[in-house]
Amino acid sequence: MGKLGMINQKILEGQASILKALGQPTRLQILDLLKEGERCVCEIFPAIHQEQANVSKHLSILKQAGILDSRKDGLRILYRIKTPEILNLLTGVSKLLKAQANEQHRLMTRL
Amino acid sequence: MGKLGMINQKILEGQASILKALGQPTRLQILDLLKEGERCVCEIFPAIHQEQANVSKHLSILKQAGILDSRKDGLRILYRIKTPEILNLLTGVSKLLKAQANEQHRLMTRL
DNA sequence: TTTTTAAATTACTAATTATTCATATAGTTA
DNA sequence: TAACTATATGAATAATTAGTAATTTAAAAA
Repeated sequence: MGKLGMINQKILEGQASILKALGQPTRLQILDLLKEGERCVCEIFPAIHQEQANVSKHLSILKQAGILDSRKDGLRILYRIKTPEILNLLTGVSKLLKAQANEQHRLMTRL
Repeated sequence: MGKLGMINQKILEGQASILKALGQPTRLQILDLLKEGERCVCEIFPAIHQEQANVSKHLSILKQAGILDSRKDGLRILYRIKTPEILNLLTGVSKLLKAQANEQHRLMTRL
């Protein structure tokens, strides 16, 4: 593979890793919570009814993908969404989903 | 779980399935090709150096997720990106990736 | 009808993933 | 110091995934 192909592949992998990190229901749930503002693990895991360990791991995946940031506050670690562009992405997906639902409805009602 | 929680979960799963379908390098490569216009499997698999069977499967995943559409043309089946909003999503991810790269560079050069 | 071509499907393997439970780390308070 | 609290990590498991090779389906051309 040529140098340009290599670079292109790296970009594809970078894009994929962001999308992959976002493409998991539990993580989307976490992001939904973090839309409201920063939260510690101790607040997140009861809110979404998941084990603490599981939430910790999902948070580290989101952080690794550059989607979240964290800061220490005493015993707790507060997580927040890194940039507003992340939220734009998610609203984009929401719109797409709505459009799909509308189309399905249109087909079923033979309009 | 209450009725509203159920509905919310369905939405999360729907969003996740779109993002998950997009979050795979080979599928992003396919979408990159389809940006140019509709293509048959026979054109796609040599262009991205993948087996025919593998490409067929990725196409069916993308179609299932509502990202692609297809039409029959003789022996061939032509695939295309269903809506322009899909491409907006991908450019959104690209921008995010660039922003991340810039930030990394900024940190490394201690600016 | 037989042969050829394009695409999908099946069976299989290796790798990755989400989840849970138990434990380790590190900061806080008594 | 000892006890407590919040988070992260490791080991184990079940489920899902991408990819390959071989086969099947379906349309077209000979």
